[in-house]
Formats: sequence, C-alpha cells, structure tokens
Amino acid sequence: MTGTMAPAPKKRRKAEPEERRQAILSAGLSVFAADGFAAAKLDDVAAKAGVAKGTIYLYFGDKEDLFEQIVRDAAAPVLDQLQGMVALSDLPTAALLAKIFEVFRTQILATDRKLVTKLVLTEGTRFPKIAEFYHAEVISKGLAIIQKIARRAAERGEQLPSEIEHFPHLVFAPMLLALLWDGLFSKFEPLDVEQMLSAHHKILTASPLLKR
Amino acid sequence: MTGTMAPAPKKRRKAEPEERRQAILSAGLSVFAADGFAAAKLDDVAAKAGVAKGTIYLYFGDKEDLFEQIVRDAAAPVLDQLQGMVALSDLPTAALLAKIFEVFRTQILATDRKLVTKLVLTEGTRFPKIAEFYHAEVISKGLAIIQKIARRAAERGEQLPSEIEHFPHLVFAPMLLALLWDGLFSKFEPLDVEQMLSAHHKILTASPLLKR
DNA sequence: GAGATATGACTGACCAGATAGTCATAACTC
DNA sequence: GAGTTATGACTATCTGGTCAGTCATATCTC
Repeated sequence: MTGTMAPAPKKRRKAEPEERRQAILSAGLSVFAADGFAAAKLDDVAAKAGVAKGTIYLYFGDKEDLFEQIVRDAAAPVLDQLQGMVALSDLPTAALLAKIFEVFRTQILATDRKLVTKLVLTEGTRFPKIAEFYHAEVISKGLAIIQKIARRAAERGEQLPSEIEHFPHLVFAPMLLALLWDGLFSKFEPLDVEQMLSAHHKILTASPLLKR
Repeated sequence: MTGTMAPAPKKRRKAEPEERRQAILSAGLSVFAADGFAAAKLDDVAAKAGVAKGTIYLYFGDKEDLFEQIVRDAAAPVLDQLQGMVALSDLPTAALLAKIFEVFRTQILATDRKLVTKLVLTEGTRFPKIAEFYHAEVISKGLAIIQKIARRAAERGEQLPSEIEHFPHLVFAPMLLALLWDGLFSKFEPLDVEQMLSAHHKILTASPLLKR
C-alpha cells in the first residue's frame, strides 16, 4: 500500500506472517473437509496449524471468513491448471482431451485440491458467495475451455460430438463423479478412475457425428 | 408388515403413529437438506413436523438415528423406480435410456427424492453406514441395471458404446451433475437438464462402436 | 554494544449463547 | 382411572469468539 520502498523482508517475530496464514489455511482445509463447516472446530484448526485459537482471529474475521479464504486461496492454483490446458491448444482434439483428464487425475484428484472442490460441492449451497465465486472463477472458465475445444474440433473436422459445444458439462460430469465416489463409495466398490476416463475419452472421440 | 388383517384404519390418539413418524421424517429431510446434519436443529424439525421435541425421541433414538432412517426410508421409493425401469426391458435400448432419463427428471430431480440423494452425497462421508447402505441399495443396483442394458444391447447389436458395460457410471454421471448443479450454480447459470440429457442420449446412442 | 524501554504478535482461560437430549407432568384413550 | 403417549422446561455440554496479559524482538539511550 504505502511503503513502496520496503525491499527487505527481514525475518519478523516468530514466523513469517504469510507462513502462519498458510498454515492456518491448510489446517482449516483439512479440518473443514473432514468434518464439514458446521462441525469443524476452530480449536482443531488451531491445534493442527500449531497456533493458539486467538491467532486465527488475527488473520481472519471469523469462521466463515476463514472458510471463504480457504476456497478463494485454493482457486488460484486450479485456475493455473486450467490456463495450462488452453496453452496446449494446438494439439489434436483427442490428445487435448486426454491431457485434461490426466491433469484432473494427477493435479486435482491426487492432491488436496480435490478437498476444495468437494467442500464447494458439499457446503456451497449454504454459502452462496462461495458458490458464485467458484462458479465464476473455476466452473465457467473450465466449461468455456471445453467449449472452445469443441468449436475448434468442429472447424478442423475432428471427432467430437457436436452436442459438447452446447453442453461441455458432459465432458466434466465423469470427473465430478470420480471426485464424489472417492471417499464415499470407493471403500465398498473401488473405481478405476483412469480406466473410466479412458472409456469416456473413447466414447467422446469415437463419435461419428462430425467425420472428417 | 405383520398386521395383515387390519382393514379399519380408525382414528387413533391424535394421529396415527405412523403418520407422526412420517411427519417427522419428512420435516427432518427438509431441515437436514437445508442446513446440513450438524447445523440442523431438532427444534426446527419438531416445529416443522408439528410435534414437541420430546416426541422425536419417542420415535427415534437420537439425531443420527433420525438421519439414518430418513435416508433408509426414502431409499425404498427410489428402488421402486429402479424396478420400474427393468420392467421396461423389452424396449429398444435407446428408448430404455430415454425412459431412465425421464424418470430421473420427473421422479427424482423434480421431487423431494433429490434431497435425499444430495444429503447422501454431502454428508455421506461422515456417515459410513449411510454411504454403505445407499451404495448397496441404490447405487450398485442402478449400475447393475445399466450394465444389464448394455449387455443386452451388445447381444442385440443395438447402438451403445461397449465401454458402458464396464463403466455404467458414465451413463449416470450427467444426472449427478444435474443434481448438484441445481441449487448450487443454477442461480448463476441455469442448466437445461432435459436438453443436456437429450444431448447425452444422442452421444451414447450414436456411437459407431457396435453397429447393427 | 549493553542495558533499558517499547512494541505488537501471540496466547489461552474465559464467557455467552446455543442445542442435544431428559424427564416430571399433562393430556388423552379406552 | 390405568395405562399410554405427548409436552416443553430444564440441564449439561460444547464451542465461537474475546481480551488481558506475556514475551520475543526491535528500537532507543548512553
């Protein structure tokens, strides 16, 4: 803001403030994801973050504010992933789709990012601000990317059902299912996500609707 | 169940016990769905059901027991729907799929049943018993039906990607998405479920993999 | 540069409000 | 009026949020 000339980030008191913030965010994510917003205890968050409960209130307004910042903070990396996808856009459509599925598996499903998405899905209804933010920053952008791919495939005459252009949701739906299946039903019936997405890929790219 | 000879449903005390039970279950469903398990207040459930809080404890052990019974109780009708689907199994595959999508839209998405499914999805992780029950009684049976349809289509040589036989999940995924979209993002970007499912149907039945 | 003083990030015991579950009493049925 | 069902005031507990006090570090004084 004001001190534009402050170049030396010399070590502060105990820990770098940003480090503490991150510690609290990260602890909050895992506690909220495990217990749900309402049942999550700030004492647990504090313990997991290695700070006193009062410290949380130095960085965040209240429990809900912490929740919002957890989601907002985690959305940036997801966006980077999405950006990365578009960057590959001169690949053939089929390869592009494969890449998207792979990024989903390795960068979301296999990491803490899946917790954020799950949180949005499970708690979003009660936090319209969060839902709106996530829709605007992640969902709609993701859908737009697929739509772009679909349009380009049509131009190039590559295989992809023309319906995808109007309902890019259909490309994402199985990823959503994979996300929810994990931890809910996977204990009783494991789901081979890689194979499922591969099957999905085949169905999408084998469509005869737009032959070259 | 037992009293097979009870024809006269003469008026009991204030209300038939089963009626009260149902009133509590129904009130519980809407309150749990609106607030989530942890934040749902039994006072609210009682008020909505038109009974005193203590009455709830005459019919249910505790809050968690009420939750479980809500889900179990609502699963039966869902099963009936599923059974109804199999009954139609001499229709052509494409018609069968269309019927399934229609049943989903009119009998689940448009009714309180959608609340149950949502509850399972959003709270299931914290209630393994519920998740297991729902998987065994609804999910796995639903998947089995699709699988059966897929196998039959293969035999008959009707259009349907062979991948569906191994991953019937892919047929359901868009319905799951529709369920979650509703109330989460629909406010910001409405989703025409009927059209989306119709597009999905087209993609599935237009596959060239198994031509007649 | 050593001791004195100031700062504010951090702590955690505490409090107020909320709510799951109980139970003595009331109402109702037969 | 005996037995059964319903009530809602009450209790015990739990947890979000507060704030007076602590102490590591920075700054000042000589």
